[in-house]
Amino acid sequence: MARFRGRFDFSIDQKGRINIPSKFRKLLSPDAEETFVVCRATNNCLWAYPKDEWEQFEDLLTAMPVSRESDKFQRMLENTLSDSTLDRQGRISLTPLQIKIAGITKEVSIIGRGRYLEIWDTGCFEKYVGNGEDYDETYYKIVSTGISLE
Amino acid sequence: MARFRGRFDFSIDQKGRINIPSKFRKLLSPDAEETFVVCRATNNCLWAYPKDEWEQFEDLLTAMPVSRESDKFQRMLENTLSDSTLDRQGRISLTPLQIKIAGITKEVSIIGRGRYLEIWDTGCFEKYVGNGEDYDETYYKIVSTGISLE
DNA sequence: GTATATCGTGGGTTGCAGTGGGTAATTATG
DNA sequence: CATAATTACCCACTGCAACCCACGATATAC
Repeated sequence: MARFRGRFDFSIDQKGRINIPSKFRKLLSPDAEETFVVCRATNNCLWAYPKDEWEQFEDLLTAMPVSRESDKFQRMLENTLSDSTLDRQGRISLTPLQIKIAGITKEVSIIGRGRYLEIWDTGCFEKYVGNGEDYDETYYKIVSTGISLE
Repeated sequence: MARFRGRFDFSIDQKGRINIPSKFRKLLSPDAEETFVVCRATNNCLWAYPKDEWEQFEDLLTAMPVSRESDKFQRMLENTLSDSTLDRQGRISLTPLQIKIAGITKEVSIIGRGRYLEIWDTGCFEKYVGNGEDYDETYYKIVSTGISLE
């Protein structure tokens, strides 16, 4: 299974294309068929799933108990969704709506989150994570919930 | 399982490469594929995990209940994360962000912490541990929590 | 004491990653 | 059906970083 790790910075071009880190491209399973499914995520960033991973997620959605909320959620999600195959240079293209949601202007950061990627406007991301001053505090808070990296 | 012990001092070069002690390299399991995952740790040092060890934590992180806080933490972590494979000389390379966080200038200390390594700027580390005047005091404080080396 | 292997450090070279733009194909529009 | 607009595909450039080699110092073996 692909394990996307780390942060990589790129720039978007006039055609709305962004580069996928070569390191990540090499991790793609053949089942993904060089295709990423992009959708809106929390905090106005975007998620990019390899197609095969996304399909597992879709099965979950289909199995969701139907309700007013689940319908609403699925429609909001589908609204922002697209699938994009890598071009010969290893880029995918974002839709204007996705670019607007993520507040992307020029600099883009791609963050590995294990099975999927997050796509952020670099400025927005740095504002979100801050200067890391509160890293220790955050870490010890998480540790107290039972997760430890040590 | 690898048990990294002891302190080793090296220097970083212009390309951001640091040597991994030969003693530690020999402890790597084949599953690690000569690769270390480096991330931010508390007190502005860096942790370096053999890849196979790190994947266990990844499983923990993936299994974490999703919340605003867990997302924030994981993003802060991934922001500083990289994986680096040993070059032919047994070095890994640090990212500019990692070098900045750890305050690394020239001298680097690598500390074995059992299953993982810590990477410090030597000056910062010596400032942190001090001259060891308070060793006894610290020891007896820890002993009082129920842990004793005796 | 000498020879040999290994370890840490520095630097050069080249393939490729990242970026930009052009052309053909496809879809939309009047 | 003709034309415009948009998308998809292809090619070209540039800089960097991964890879390789070399040296000196240290440790080890004989």
